[in-house]
Amino acid sequence: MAEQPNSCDSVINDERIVLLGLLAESAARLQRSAGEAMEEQSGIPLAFYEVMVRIRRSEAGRLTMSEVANETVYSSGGMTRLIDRMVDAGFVERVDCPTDRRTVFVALTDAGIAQLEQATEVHLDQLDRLLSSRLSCDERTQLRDMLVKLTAEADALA
Amino acid sequence: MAEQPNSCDSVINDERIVLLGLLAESAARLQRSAGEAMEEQSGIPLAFYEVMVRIRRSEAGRLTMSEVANETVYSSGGMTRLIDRMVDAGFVERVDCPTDRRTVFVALTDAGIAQLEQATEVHLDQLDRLLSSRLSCDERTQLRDMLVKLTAEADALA
DNA sequence: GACAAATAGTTGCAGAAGCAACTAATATGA
DNA sequence: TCATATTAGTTGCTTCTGCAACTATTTGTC
Repeated sequence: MAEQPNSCDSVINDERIVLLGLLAESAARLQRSAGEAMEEQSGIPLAFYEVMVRIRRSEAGRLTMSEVANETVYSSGGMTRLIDRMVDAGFVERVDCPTDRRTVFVALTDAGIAQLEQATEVHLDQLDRLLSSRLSCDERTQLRDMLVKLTAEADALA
Repeated sequence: MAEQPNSCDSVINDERIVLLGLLAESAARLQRSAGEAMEEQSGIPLAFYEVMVRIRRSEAGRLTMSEVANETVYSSGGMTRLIDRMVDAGFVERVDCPTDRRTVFVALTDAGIAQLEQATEVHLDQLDRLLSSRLSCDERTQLRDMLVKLTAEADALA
């Protein structure tokens, strides 16, 4: 049983704690909204899309399992299964690495590329409503820069 | 099979898409780091902590199931089970609402309050390493303000 | 060269979360 | 007032995900 309900300067209202909660909340809400829209309009899960984007951005047009997992913050086991599903759906394929037989590359199929392009169009509209309508261009740049710093830190301490 | 590996001005490098990915990534990494530390040092999952914080911050020292679920971006079913576990662990208790027999309040137990306070201490140290070491006080304030705007938007469109 | 250590990925298993169907209670309104 | 719609929460089921154990390959060391 709780008494002394709350006090506004309590330690749980500490700026840092609020910030972490807010970061989690906004990421979750945004992903939920964007994910629902993508699923509806393009028929693919946002998780698929994020993987395809990372591969597409890569120099060689392919990434190793570890690389995709790391970039999208998945465990290796989780990524194995996610890629399984994407292979089943026909969006990506596994490609053996010729120089290291432990490594497996993941590359987009033609269908995957097409899907990615179609989904991106719709996605951008959605993001305009979710991001651009609330944050100015400058703010978005600032936000991005701060998140990059944060992520670098989390990376280093991981 | 992918060709034309990437091009730096491609649409998938659009500022908005990058931003969403970054938001997801930084939230995930931060929660992972902070969650591991909390589990290790305080023995409780970060999800428990987040729920306890919301209840503690509330005016009345208690929230309905819906309120907790909404604030932490859970489904109602998911929250039912999360609270089940927290009740089992002895941190919270369900309290019937006297005026509406459909609603169920969730309140902290004494053990929950103690746990929350202990965990908060350790948590703050961790957050200093994860947040404060990389972002200045001003930046953190800016970040918070932008996330608030974003969340308000996601809310409205949900 | 051979054995130990490290690395890449996959698999079994279990826990956590969402959806949809359900129960129960309250609000609406004809 | 009684039927209907809405709201709050829980439960069954399925999917997703992480952890730990495992296999296979490569690297390092003696």
